[in-house]
Amino acid sequence: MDSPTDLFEDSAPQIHAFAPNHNSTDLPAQPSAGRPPPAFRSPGFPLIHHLLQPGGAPRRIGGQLNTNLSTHRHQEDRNVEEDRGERDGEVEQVMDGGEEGAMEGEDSLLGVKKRHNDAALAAEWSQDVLKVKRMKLENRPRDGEAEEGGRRREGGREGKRREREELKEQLEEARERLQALQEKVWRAFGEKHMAEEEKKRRCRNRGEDAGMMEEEDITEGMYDEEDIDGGEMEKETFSLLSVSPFDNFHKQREERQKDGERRIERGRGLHLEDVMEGAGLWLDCGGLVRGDWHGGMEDEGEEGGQKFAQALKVELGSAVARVIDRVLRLYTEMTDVTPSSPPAAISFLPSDTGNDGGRERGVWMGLLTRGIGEEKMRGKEEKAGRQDGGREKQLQKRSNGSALHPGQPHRTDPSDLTMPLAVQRSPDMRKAHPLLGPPLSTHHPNLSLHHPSLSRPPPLSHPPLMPPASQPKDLSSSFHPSSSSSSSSSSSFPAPPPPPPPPPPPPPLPLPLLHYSMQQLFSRSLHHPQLPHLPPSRKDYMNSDPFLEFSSHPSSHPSFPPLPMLGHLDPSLHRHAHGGRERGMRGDGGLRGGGMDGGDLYLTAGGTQEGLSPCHLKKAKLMFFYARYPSSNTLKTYFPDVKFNRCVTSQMIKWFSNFREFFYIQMERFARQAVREALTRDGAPRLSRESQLRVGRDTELYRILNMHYNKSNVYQVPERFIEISEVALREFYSAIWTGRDSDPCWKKGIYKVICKLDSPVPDAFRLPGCPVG
DNA sequence: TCTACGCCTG
DNA sequence: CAGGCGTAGA
Repeated sequence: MDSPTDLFEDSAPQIHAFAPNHNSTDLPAQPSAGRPPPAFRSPGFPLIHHLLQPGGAPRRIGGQLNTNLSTHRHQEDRNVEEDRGERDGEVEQVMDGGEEGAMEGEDSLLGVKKRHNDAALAAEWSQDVLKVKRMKLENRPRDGEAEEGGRRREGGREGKRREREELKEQLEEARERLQALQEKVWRAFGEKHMAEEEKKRRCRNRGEDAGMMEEEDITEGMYDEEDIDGGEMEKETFSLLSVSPFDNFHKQREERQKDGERRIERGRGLHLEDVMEGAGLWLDCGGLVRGDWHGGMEDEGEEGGQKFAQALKVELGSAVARVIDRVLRLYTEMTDVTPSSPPAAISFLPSDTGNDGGRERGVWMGLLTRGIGEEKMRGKEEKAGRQDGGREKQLQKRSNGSALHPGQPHRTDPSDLTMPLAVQRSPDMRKAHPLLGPPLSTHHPNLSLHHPSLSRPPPLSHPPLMPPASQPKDLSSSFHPSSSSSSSSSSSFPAPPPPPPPPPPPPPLPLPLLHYSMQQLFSRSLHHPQLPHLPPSRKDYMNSDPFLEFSSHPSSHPSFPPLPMLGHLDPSLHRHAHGGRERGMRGDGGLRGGGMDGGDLYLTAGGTQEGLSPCHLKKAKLMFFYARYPSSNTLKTYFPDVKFNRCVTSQMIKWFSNFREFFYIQMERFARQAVREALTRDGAPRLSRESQLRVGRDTELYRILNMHYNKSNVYQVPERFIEISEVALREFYSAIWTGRDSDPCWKKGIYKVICKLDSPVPDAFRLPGCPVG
């Protein structure tokens, strides 16, 4: 049982500001800042685009299979056997990946061809590297000689020499710019590539060369784009990065081979010098690449590779995050959703729970959900009505002759309550009060039945429910007159003079807007099957980096950024890079389900997709913020990756039942505590009581709820849910205060009220996967 | 009969 | 969180 201590000892919400300390100068786009970059020329864009390319880049081997598989997965009516067959294929691929020879024989033609290309390219690249190194050794002396010779022989070829020096200067300049750029690209691409190509690490002779070759190829493209091949290469680069990097890779490779040698000398030579012998970054990167792809086969750089992997994640994450953040900001500014955009994300601070801030968020939420929403709301209300009807009958039936007296409109005046409340309750009925009989209208959950002069004895005999340590402080912060749900509340509880806002507890997540977009992407990425060619170890990298995750999206996401989609996203869907948490979340997922796609690993022996993952549970809990009473159809809608059968449906229904149970238990507990305190406080009970009847983000009740339904604290609790919690709290309070809780069915009315307050679940939840991670 | 709910229990 | 149980509605 949840002892109060347990509940309150929860550690503070884990807040991980995601790579906040990077300034924009780190952005890959920076080198081109200042000039209006062509859309696809911005170095930053290709990077991001590349990373975000859904179908992308990542997979050459088995990519097509993944794509098809993923596409299938989105089909709800997908045949299970088909599913199994494809997954079996994946498994086989993974298994075979460990044995090069076997893999060669069993891979698809495409895969073989690609592998061959890889091998050939790898060899070629190795030759290139050697050549470049030789060039470097040779060129430096030659350059020096040339300069000296130039001074000595001032006539002769002076014009050519000057021209050559000019070119050289230009190249140097370009090289400097590109070096920074390449670092970014390499980081991003290398990391992604490392992840995507991890299968290659089993192909020991090829992995390193192929991987580095690809990266080099990218950088070469960028170099060419800048300085060498101009428009032609620009197109190629664009194609490479934006359409499907790896689809174009081999083609590009072939094309480039035509004038390869010259370009290698001019292009690669320059940057490879830096890459290979300049900054340690590249050495580390090489170590990382080798260490990763070769599974630590090579000693050198492995340790550095580990470190580099970490640094890489941070750097890559931050870089991508910043870029996307900026894009999102642009987008949100354009769409006039500013209240919710980054500022809103920042405004998640509890101090924002002040009137305007809270309302703004509420409005924003409303805006976001309204589109989807109103019809669903109607439907939901209809359903709620249905349920209510049933429950109402049940309620009436069971509460017949109970303390519920609907016939007596009862608006208890505090003064009226004073005396009756002082009367002792009937002994057998805990707090039944003869004069408090009629229940308050459920639409007026808040009674003004508390009077400072009230001296009613403690209504309850059960042990105190007060939270041990951090009992809700006297946060008489103003109660927000809320829209629909709590309007009645506000009327009954005149807002006390706004006191100094209490010290804001740690913000749920002062994260950039980016993160919830990332969440979406991540969640979508979770939907696609576990990449067959990726060994489990990959998850260690992927788990904490959604960008990496979605960078490997199959083509099921035809475009990125899915900006049009963002309008449907819950602004509160923000996620912070919480390393390892994903692992926990998907964790059992890692063993059973690999995350949200229950279809991945939640397979029975027969290969059918069954069962609910911890991530589904998490998602369900977040859904509870919106829908306390979701219908099974609703659940099916919002869990498209779950194959519903009776068992699964019942389980999920049961989940929500448990959620409600917890919710109501907490409401009752705090309501009783408030009642108790209202009775025991002589001084200014009204203020304290009212303050306890709110569920601000700075209250203990909120913290408990958040901890239960949003344990990782990566989701911004909707304002609406807070309002509903307040409604419930006040309902409980009034029921307890009025003694209605003596009736065995006294909660039914409260359930009815809460049941009607379900909101549409944001469309973000329609995506497979957990919006939080 | 099926489904869903709530309560209780472990 | 799940199982068992009783209840209620369709």
